[in-house]
Amino acid sequence: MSKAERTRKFIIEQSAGIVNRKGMAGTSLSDIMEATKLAKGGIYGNFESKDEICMESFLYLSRMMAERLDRAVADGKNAKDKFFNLLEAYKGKNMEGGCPILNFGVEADDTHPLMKENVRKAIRSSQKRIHDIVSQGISDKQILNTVDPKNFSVKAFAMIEGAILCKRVLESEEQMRIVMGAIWLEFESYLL
Amino acid sequence: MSKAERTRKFIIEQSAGIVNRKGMAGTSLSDIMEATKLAKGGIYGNFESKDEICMESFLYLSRMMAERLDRAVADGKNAKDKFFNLLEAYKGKNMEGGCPILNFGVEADDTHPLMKENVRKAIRSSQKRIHDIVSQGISDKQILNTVDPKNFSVKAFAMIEGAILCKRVLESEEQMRIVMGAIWLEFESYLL
DNA sequence: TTATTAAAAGACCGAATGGTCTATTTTTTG
DNA sequence: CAAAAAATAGACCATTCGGTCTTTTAATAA
Repeated sequence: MSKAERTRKFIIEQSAGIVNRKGMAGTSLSDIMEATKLAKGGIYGNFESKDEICMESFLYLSRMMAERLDRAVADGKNAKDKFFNLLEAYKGKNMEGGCPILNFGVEADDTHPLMKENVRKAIRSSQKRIHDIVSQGISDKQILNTVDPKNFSVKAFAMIEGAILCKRVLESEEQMRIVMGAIWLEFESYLL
Repeated sequence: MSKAERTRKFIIEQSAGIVNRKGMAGTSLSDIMEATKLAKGGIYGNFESKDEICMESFLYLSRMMAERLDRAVADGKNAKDKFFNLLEAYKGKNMEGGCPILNFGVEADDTHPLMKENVRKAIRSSQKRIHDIVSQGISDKQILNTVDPKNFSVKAFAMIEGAILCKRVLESEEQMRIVMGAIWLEFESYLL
């Protein structure tokens, strides 16, 4: 990995959390300079705009998130375990500033079509993760074949994102627990 | 209503949609000047900062939202009708830029404690609206007394907010319909 | 170790930012 | 309708913004 590649990676790592917390519009270049201890030249030698840093920050954060969730799922040996682990992973502290899908999605939806497209993909793959557990569970005769994986994955994802919003604004885990408990209860009723 | 009061109201009305779409950090004074066709003096004679305009914008938007939802609920004569109307009201086009709770909540959570407190109150009263329908329904023997109103209101609210996020980022009503359908189905199962 | 290349510093730029203040215009009041 | 008061325009301000460019420093290849 060349120096430039390493620096680029370093800048993204240092910036991602800031952009996730303060938003794209709310993050200034001086924030990034301060976080990286780099001067303008060091930044703009590796990125052509602040926007590119924001874009890469989201991709980085959503990749980190996806890796953690995928790992949690992979650790389960059947549908029940996989889904349980997934919910636990969502419940745990995930990233500085909360879920990037929520943060970037809300900011981008009216202002940034390209970012919006990235968030769209992230939503789709988050839902697919749930969908896959359920449909595989059906194939493996672990889950009732009357369950609609699409329906459930969309519903569960919406609940999780809503719960993250409440958790962050209310500064309490209570509602997160309630929501996760409800998802789990429903999932359990699907088990054979 | 004095001239100043009318102008203040006017500024809020013209700004609210913009702040809801572009965010607090993303909205500049020139955006507000353009929308109101007022000069700096006209703005700062009525508000002491951009921040105050943002604050009032949120209060205005959440009040509008609350009024619409409350009206929908009031139009129903029993728990079933009330809740049906509420879901329909959520489904309909609500405001330019989407749900202010979602938009302002996400931006404020890490950056703006005062705004966060306002959003917190808005979340609480949104959940209370659902809670009231259910607990009144139980009192009126329209809903099973085994239903936990707190639990359901938290869950339904999270689903709705999550669905709004998906609707806006995916630019499609499909998932909103799925989620709303699921909430309704669960609610129906509560009916006596 | 030296020559070459790549990366970073930071002075500099114009534009835009949020905000102030006085002059002027518009309302309101007597 | 005139005088007083209130509201608005817009010039002005310092600061910060994102971004460029040349100079200096550091990494790499010979």
